[in-house]
Amino acid sequence: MAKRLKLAKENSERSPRKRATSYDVAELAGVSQSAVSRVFQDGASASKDMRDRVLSAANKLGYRPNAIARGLITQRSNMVAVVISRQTNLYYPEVLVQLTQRFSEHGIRVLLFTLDHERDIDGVLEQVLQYQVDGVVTAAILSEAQLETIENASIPVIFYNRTLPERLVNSVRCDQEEGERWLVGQLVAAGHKTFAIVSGPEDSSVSMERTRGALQKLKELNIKDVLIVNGDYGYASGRAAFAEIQQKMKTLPDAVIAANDVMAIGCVDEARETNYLRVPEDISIVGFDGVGPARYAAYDLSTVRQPVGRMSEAAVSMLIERIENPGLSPEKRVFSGDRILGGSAILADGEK
Amino acid sequence: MAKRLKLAKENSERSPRKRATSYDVAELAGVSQSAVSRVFQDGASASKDMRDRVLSAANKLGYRPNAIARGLITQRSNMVAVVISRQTNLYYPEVLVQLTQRFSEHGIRVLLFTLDHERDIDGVLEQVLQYQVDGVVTAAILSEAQLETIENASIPVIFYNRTLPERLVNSVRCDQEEGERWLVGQLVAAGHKTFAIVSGPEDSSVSMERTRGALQKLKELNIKDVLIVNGDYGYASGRAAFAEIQQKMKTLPDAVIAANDVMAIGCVDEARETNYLRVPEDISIVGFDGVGPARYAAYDLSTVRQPVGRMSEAAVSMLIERIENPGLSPEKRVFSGDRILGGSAILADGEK
DNA sequence: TTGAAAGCGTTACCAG
DNA sequence: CTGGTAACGCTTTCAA
Repeated sequence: MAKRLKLAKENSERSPRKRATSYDVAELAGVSQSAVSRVFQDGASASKDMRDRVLSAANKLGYRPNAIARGLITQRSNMVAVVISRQTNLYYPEVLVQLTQRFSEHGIRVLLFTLDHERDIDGVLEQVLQYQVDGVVTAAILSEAQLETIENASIPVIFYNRTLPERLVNSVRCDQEEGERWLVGQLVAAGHKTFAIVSGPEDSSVSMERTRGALQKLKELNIKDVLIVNGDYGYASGRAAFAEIQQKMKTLPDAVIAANDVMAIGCVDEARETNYLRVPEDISIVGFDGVGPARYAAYDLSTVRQPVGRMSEAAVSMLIERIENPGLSPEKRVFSGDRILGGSAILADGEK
Repeated sequence: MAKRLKLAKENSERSPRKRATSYDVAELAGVSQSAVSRVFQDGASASKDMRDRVLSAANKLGYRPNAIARGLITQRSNMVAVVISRQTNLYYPEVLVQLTQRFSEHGIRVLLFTLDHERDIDGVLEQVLQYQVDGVVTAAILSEAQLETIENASIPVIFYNRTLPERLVNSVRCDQEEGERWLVGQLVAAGHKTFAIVSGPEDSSVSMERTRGALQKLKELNIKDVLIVNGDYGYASGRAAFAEIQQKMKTLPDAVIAANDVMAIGCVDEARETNYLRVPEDISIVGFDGVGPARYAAYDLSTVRQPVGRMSEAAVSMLIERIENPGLSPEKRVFSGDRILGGSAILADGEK
């Protein structure tokens, strides 16, 4: 130890750059290094006298416990990985902020990983594992093999708006299908007879679920010949999709169901601007998500809002539970979306 | 070492939960631990034979180098902190995605910190320091003392859209004032004579700069009696601000200058919906940012777009340079915004 | 090319 | 309550 102390001393004198360690503090305070460590812990057993000396020494040196070193010995990094695809964030930025803030209330930091596309996850997962995160929240889907890899490392995972069929996983999601089914039901009940659907990116499972939900309900209600055109969640693709619908159908549909709000807005604009249609008088358009712009007066979308607040709270508490209690069995929490009757579509309930 | 090996062996047999370490791999491959370490590095000096044995052993055990431990010894965590305020992310989500992706291209992970308000930064900074990040990008302002603290820890900092007056710091920003001055100049040249300004949150330095820029230019052009009403960057506050303007001024101004696009959109909606005004025929409205909704056909804002791509690229490369070369002198990079002539305002250049 | 051993800065366990 | 010492999992000399 004598050697270490000497070294530390030299360093602190020579270069102010080196961050102070607990040894430096110990020396200055005239106590042992373990004492310093204890002072900076919760259930510390330290006399008032020592505590004071340590604290003042630490203050003088600008000492802060090294969270990395702590993580190494405690086997807890107090970091979780949050994996989101570009789409998730751009069209729903609140998710990330909410997750980060709630985790931080529990003393947990967020290591962020973004994917251009969901399929890019392989490399990212490797990184996640190297950083010894205590848990993972993923808004991208994992393959069986990937899930196994991460479970072998005994890192709990929460799927955000994804779920693996036939697999015991933890997930928090908004019931996309239920939401779409409600929208379709409302539209049909209000008298709409012909439909077109604007789907989202193919690698988005959320978009798939929404489209499937809408199609199922339409089928149940005996509505056929539904045109499906592809979009990418973006505004321009919404406009293009509407143009495509118009081109492919002899007469315009009574209603257009877009896989998200942004594309629904694109459809509204294209309908109005290029075709001089009135929304909802000439055509009804619905979206999904409940993002900010959906409430702008020019659009006032009928849509289903994902309860982001409750969902992120659920994700955070589920993950923390599983970090602290690794044996916990998997749980899926499904939230219903909030139903919003806007002015962009004539819905049955809106007519009352 | 014999003891360690034995321990490792026991662990790997007893509990599959324990992550494999380089010792485990070394034992299985029949080589030394240092050899394993070398194989997983860049300029490794290892024979083909050994490399193969190590790699296959590692594969069998699902071994991955522990980035935390590596960081401890190398004094490089390969993590940077990104500090953003809630506002930054909600109204400009691209910033975060861009930063994260560009950093990740350089093998650097982003540890995310979000602030409800810029003044909450104290606690956050403490966390940042504990996590031994290699650098910081902050979209929140720091006090002198805070900056000193972080510089004492010799952690390079890049200010994103902030700058400390009278202080040598690294910063990347969009020239808010220049942008506003251009907008005002255009409006005046097009014949607008009376103005109102909708400012953003008081704790947002960006909003302050924009308001100041607009006011200065108006003053230079001899335009007086400019009404300033307060907003919070949100849509609803834009609507409320417009209502307030109407209430406080005898006759409506020729033009409204909003501190960001979202509030400008709120103004447009309030003008149209509540007051049956035509935009821009009856009143011109301009924003700032160039966010997605600004381009929606219903609004088509005249605005100044922040070049997020170039700005985040600049921030990333500046930070990496300073991590790798701590002696580098401070640099400020100021980008001009892209000028967008939209349909929400009658501008001089738009009339040509 | 390879292996042994010394750290990195902490916590955890054990005597005193 | 306190101090000494052994990990945590890795990189990095330094010999062989």
